Amino acid sequence: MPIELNVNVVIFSLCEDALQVLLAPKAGQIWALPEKSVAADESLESAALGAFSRLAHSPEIYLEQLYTYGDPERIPGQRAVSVVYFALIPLDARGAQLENMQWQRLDKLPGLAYDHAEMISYALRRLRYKLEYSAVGFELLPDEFTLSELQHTYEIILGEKLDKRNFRRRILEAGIIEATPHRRSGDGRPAQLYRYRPDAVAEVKARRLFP
Amino acid sequence: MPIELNVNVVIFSLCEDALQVLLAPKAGQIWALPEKSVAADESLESAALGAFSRLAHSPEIYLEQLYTYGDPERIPGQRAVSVVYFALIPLDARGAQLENMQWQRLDKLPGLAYDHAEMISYALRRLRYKLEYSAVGFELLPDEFTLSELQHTYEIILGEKLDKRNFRRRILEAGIIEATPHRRSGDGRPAQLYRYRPDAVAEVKARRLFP
DNA sequence: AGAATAGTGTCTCTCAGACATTATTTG
DNA sequence: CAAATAATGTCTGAGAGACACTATTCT
Repeated sequence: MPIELNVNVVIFSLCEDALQVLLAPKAGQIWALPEKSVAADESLESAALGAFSRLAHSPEIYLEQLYTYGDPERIPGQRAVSVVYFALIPLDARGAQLENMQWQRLDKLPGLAYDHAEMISYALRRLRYKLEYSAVGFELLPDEFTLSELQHTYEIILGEKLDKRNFRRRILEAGIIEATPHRRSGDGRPAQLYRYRPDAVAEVKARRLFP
Repeated sequence: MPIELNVNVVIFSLCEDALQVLLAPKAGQIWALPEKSVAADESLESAALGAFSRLAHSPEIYLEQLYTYGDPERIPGQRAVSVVYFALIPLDARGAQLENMQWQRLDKLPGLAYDHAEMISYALRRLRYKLEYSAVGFELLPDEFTLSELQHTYEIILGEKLDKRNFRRRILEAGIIEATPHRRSGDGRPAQLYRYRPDAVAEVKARRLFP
């Protein structure tokens, strides 16, 4: 029994007021994460990109290796090792998905194949964790966004309300975004649009347990 | 050309005043990380344990999956995917190593095969990082240790001097160690021995980038 | 007595977190 | 002018970081 090597990708996107994951139908009511077998001449990362888009690398896509699952019992009847990636794509960059994959809300997930539920919950933990010390949140937003939208993104991912004035003060002091010349009109007073400064320091020093 | 799957392990230990890594001789002056091919009925983790000790799982050993390297070009002439683990073992738990592996100081590494230097430097980054928000430092010390030894461990790994009073205050307030009834006599005044409290909260909340 | 290491307390300054009102636009 | 959303500043308390001397043991 040879060992089969493939990749899975947990792709997050933000729609309205919930996080969503891209899933492919499997059998019955069971869904699965996008998956691809790794070809002999292909890197793991490009296999991961190929798993959810034949359009391959949009350079926009945030992709990061998450974990490799390789328990002999994880899939009945075969020995498969899966390198799992997680990806973030902004709502406006969602193209036409191939096959019959669908976006599903994280809070209303259907039944999932094998250990895919575990993969998703680990990816979510990692996303939340990264949000606390890096600027990964911008990967889910369009190029220009208002401060309210940004705060909303954080609130959805973290699952808690944040204080508006503290949020604005800290993110502006951090210097990782800058105002654009544009404003967005909507229901009330128009909002200043900001963009991410890619040259900004992307990580903040974690608080040490010991000095 | 089939894809070969194996594991490598970056094993750290602390000797005297330097971090060391366990290496196996390869060819000429070239050394390599302990490696093992993954058997069809074996988990990745037990393969990793098997890579550096046929005595397999001492339950003591801290083992964590690090990253999976799978670039098609990383090893000339074959396609090998390596799942890399990193391990920490205390000085007093070093048994007799099999084969002709040797402990080498991190600051005086010999030439390394393939991408193994990259694996080690990534493992070190992760170790330093984890040290800042978790209690992983104890994995390199014997069961009982003095506060000076603990501080020394931190200083070696982080590569910087720490303030004695701040260190003691914070680690004691954190409640993750407790005094034992023993003291250690040495050159000057005997020191109180402490032990790690496994029931303690092992992680400290990271400082958020945003509130 | 001297050498060596263990052990201890205070102050300052920064920053996280709580909190309510005014400003601008549209219909 | 009413409804909707944007924008803004202050105070307090906790904790990080800097800093120097006393205590105990051994030879």
